[in-house]
Amino acid sequence: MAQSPKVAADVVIFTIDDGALKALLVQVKSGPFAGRWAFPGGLVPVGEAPEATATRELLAQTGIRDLYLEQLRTFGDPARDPHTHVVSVAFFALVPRPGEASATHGKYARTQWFPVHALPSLAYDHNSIAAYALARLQAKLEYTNIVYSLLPREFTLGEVQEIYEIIRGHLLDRRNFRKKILALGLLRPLHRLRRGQHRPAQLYAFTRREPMNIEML
Amino acid sequence: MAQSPKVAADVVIFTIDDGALKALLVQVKSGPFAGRWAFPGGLVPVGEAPEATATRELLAQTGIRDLYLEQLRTFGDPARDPHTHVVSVAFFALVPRPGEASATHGKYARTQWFPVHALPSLAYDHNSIAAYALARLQAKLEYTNIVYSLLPREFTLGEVQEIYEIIRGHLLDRRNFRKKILALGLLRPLHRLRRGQHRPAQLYAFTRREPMNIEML
DNA sequence: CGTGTTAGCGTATCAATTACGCAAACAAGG
DNA sequence: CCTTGTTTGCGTAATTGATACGCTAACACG
Repeated sequence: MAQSPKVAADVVIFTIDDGALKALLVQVKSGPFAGRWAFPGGLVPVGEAPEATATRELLAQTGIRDLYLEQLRTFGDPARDPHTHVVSVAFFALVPRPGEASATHGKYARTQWFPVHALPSLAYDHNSIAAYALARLQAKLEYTNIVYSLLPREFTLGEVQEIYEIIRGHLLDRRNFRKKILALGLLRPLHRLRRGQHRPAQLYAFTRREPMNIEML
Repeated sequence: MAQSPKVAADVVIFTIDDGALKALLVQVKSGPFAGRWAFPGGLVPVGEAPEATATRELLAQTGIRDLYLEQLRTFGDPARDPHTHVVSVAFFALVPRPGEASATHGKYARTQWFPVHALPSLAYDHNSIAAYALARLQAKLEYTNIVYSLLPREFTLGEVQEIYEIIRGHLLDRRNFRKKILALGLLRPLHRLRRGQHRPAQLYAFTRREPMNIEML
């Protein structure tokens, strides 16, 4: 029986922070890529599904608990890890806020959120994985309701639109965006307003916080 | 160091045959699923990319060479194989014709094309994989040009439409379909006609036989 | 030379998207 | 106070795209 490669689970986790799309990286402590940044993850042990590994490692390395998680793609090029052949099942995750991603455990030194458009040179093939994940995020924003996983419980229409603008990379007409997002029937107006410097904005919440297909194109 | 699961590559390969969408299955020779049907595939050895394993096993087990191949998804539930934990990287493939898929090698007894809507009870979790692959095929038909990989070099508009009707599962208006597919600019009319029982049909060829995004919805 | 069937072309209607005008509600500053 | 700047909220006209469907042409077959 031929020997099999090892299996890893890595997570590309995005959030919106300070008007930019950011991804969480951890600094590798040891091995050929010591000191370089990489996505959090770890080896999949026998008896555990890769999804479970992803969730477990994310909690251990960053303290992040509740998130949207889906499989992204598997990267299996033998040369992606110079040490041994490791097949990585990559995941794609979203959280509403950066949160306290500062826990330091295991073989990782520290964690930090980086703007997606200014990522450093990453360990392994993680720059390729980052590009793939960004494309997936942009695509799914258009035909699913995943934006809910980037928003807190209560939010304004302006905040929803800002997320679309940041991820798509261009501005949208406010009035048309309002019509589209409301026509989907996914938002429920609350009886409260968000007060700021200017005219107060109606607060909304999602009627259903679970993945489903829509049409936002 | 914890032990890692084994890695396999399995291929869901579709074709259009006799007015139906069909998938290729091989009969398992040994193991707990001996006698059951499954998708062709095999274990990924160290040093080989899962894509390469998929291509190699497909050639060995079925003789199929030129095809459209893309990664589908990875199935890693520890219970999917009762013998040991095997993480399967599933692939999605398309060929224009059933071809001579009759070679018998290795641990598989024989191969056969089955209508997708009448698949038997498959080994492992391959029925789940089949459902996932079908959904992917239906989705990609609408927003990519993969239909080219199900067609021979020369074809009529009626043949293109038939593929869309079979995979989508309902009939389309011939005149509107013609307008849409021609408006994409992917087809080049040839200087030949296909002659049959009725009015001869213009033959077309694709200007580019490579994956790209379109809008057929 | 009529009949059945597929191929090919065009137009009218309906739905969806986009562009954009305008008023309301605040904070801040004079 | 009252003006200014900015964000919110509502509505409509113009444009584009999708859909429904009528009609003719070109064959094989009897």
